[in-house]
Amino acid sequence: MISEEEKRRSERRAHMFKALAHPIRIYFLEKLKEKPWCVCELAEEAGIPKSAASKHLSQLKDAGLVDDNKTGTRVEYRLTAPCVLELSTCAEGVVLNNRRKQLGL
Amino acid sequence: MISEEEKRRSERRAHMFKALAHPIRIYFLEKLKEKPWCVCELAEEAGIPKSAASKHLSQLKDAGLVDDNKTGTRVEYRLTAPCVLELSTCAEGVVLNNRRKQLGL
DNA sequence: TTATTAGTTTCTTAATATTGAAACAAAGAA
DNA sequence: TTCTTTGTTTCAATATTAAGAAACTAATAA
Repeated sequence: MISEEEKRRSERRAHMFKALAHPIRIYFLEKLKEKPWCVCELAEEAGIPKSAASKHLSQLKDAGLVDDNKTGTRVEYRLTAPCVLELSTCAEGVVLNNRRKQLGL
Repeated sequence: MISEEEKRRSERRAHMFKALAHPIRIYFLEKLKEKPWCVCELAEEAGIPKSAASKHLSQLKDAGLVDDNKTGTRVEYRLTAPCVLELSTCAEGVVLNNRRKQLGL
């Protein structure tokens, strides 16, 4: 039977992955690999209202994947977790393998 | 502006992370690191009905993270993506760093 | 002061995911 | 065949997420 400690551990990790479970948020992280961007630039690039962009970014921040830096009215977001790059690469590998398999090896 | 190709790429990756975005599924993957387990064993361990366990496992399979092997009435699931171990380790690192920061440095 | 620009938060609606129970299918065992 | 075990699927109810619009805050420019 699962222990309370294991339960909490799984919840913590799932919470981080939840932050990665949206195409817009993945796209933002990819952009942030290049350099820091502000909310309005990311919103513009993704073609979504800035309110939505702000909410996605705050989810990423809450998960510890990005951090923000305010200068005047402008808020710049930057990548904090270096392993996110590996995560994404691993993800692509899994996805490709899976497609290959589903298309009948 | 985001291209159609980038859009599809983000969607593919997000789909994989969505499979990781649930505590039960994280727990299942952790268990499967040890050795293959069948649906009823995992359901029992997690304390959930087998119908729910089956659905979670099929999501993991759909994402290419696990594979199944039927012998008689028993269906054994096993881990397919080796990098999942790294994913999980990275996740824990991010989570810990984040907690430390949120608790005031 | 009065705009303007950049972000965040709130509100309501719409879309997705998760749940347990029950129905169903398939493989053995009695 | 009939019972039992193991899994999957369907269904209806709930819960969670995401969406855009609008209100609001804060900093700066005119």
